[in-house]
Amino acid sequence: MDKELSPEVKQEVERQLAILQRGVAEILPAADLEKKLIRSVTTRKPLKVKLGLDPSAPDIHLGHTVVLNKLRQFQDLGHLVQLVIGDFTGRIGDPTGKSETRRQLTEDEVKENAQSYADQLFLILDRDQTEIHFNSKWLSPLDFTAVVDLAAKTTVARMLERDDFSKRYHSGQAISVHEFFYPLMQGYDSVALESDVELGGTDQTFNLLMGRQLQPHYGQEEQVILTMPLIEGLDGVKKMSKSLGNYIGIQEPAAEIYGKAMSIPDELMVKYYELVTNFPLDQLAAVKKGLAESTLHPRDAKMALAHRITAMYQGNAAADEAEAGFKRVFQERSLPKDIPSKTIASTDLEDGKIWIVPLLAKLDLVASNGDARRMVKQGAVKVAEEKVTDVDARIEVTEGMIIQVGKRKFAKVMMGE
RNA sequence: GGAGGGAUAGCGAAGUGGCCAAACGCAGCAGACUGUAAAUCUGCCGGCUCCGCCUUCGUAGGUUCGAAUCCUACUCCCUCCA
Repeated sequence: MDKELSPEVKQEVERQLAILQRGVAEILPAADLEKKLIRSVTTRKPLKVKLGLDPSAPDIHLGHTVVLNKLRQFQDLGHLVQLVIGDFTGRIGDPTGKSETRRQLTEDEVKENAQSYADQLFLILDRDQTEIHFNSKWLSPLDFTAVVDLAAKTTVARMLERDDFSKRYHSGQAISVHEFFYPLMQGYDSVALESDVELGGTDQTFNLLMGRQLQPHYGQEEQVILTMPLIEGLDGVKKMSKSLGNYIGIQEPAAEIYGKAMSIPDELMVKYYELVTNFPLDQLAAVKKGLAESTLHPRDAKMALAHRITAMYQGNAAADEAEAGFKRVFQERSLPKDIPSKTIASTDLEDGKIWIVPLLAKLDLVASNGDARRMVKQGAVKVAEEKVTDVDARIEVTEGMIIQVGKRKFAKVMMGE
């Protein structure tokens, strides 16, 4: 660091750097971030920190929060966040999705999705330090001349550096020309907004760098790239994503968030602590040590993690309740507090009895009658705390009777007409 | 414009006339165990009125006692050459 700097500035920059470096995968290049921070601190001008969002999938899950938490840290340090809704990009189609022709979103849909995004994002971000932009604003007006001009700023060889492209190229798979435009468009967003920093997952590195490459051509200083690790989903292997169904949505019920968090593999706990919570780093070191030396029970560490995550999005009280429910069901093996009620029509009964197989189906506890048979055969079914293993069993149902399939599915029977 | 390859259950991938409701892997579900919905092990994993029957192997026809497997047309995808 420059020695002409006042100790105050120096100290402040160091403080900010320490916070911003937490959990990041890469800062490209690290020296530039420091340089920008020094300038920001001395001139008291916030950095403009950009994040691009896909307008078609407005359900935020923990995977997204890795990046969002980092943005929040920038805000806490006084910086400005620029969210870019990729409505233009979304209108053209999908870059890698081959067969799935993505339907064009209408203007209204884009607006609606953006609103839904905002509602969720501001659970994490500070509204007052956030700008929302739509990239169609500057991408739509570009004419072909401008596009060619933009395309001339990079080369095919450079494009083929992208892992995805080079793999497909060498294995003889198709790459459509327009796919080259996605990184360019994203890069141009940075030009349009004069971004100082752009965030993204490590899988976005190439696209992020494109902005850095383009900015000097438009007389701007290059943005700094900050990539965050991708977080594995519940299976512990693949990255968390909605389409893989291995995600924890931040708007899910507390019990779901808590339970799902409890189902992550042990090995992932520390990473989750680091990336999806604001757990203090020095305390995290203690947790790590405790786990390594077996002085801390992994289950307890995970429960604390699950509680923390739940509390972040559903509040402390809800987290307490979720935890209590979890203990009740899984540690004490007793019934949960809230069991969904389902109605059984009296016309389905014969002498007050009903065959177990359709009963389970009617209660939505199984996918099909075949599934019901399987569950019964496997000893997964309990009626009023009694295990039922006879597929032909006739059950005498009574109002308020509890039926259970497996460990997690319950229903309370209500009698209807 | 020409040549070739391919479309199989949620996904990936075998099968190329009967032993195919279709191997195997992943995902999913259940049981046991435990430290939790971790890990591990075991089982299940198209539908039904389930020792039997029905509908599935891109779509529509056809050959055959019998087809995911052979033929015809169509649709879609991919590669190579120009």
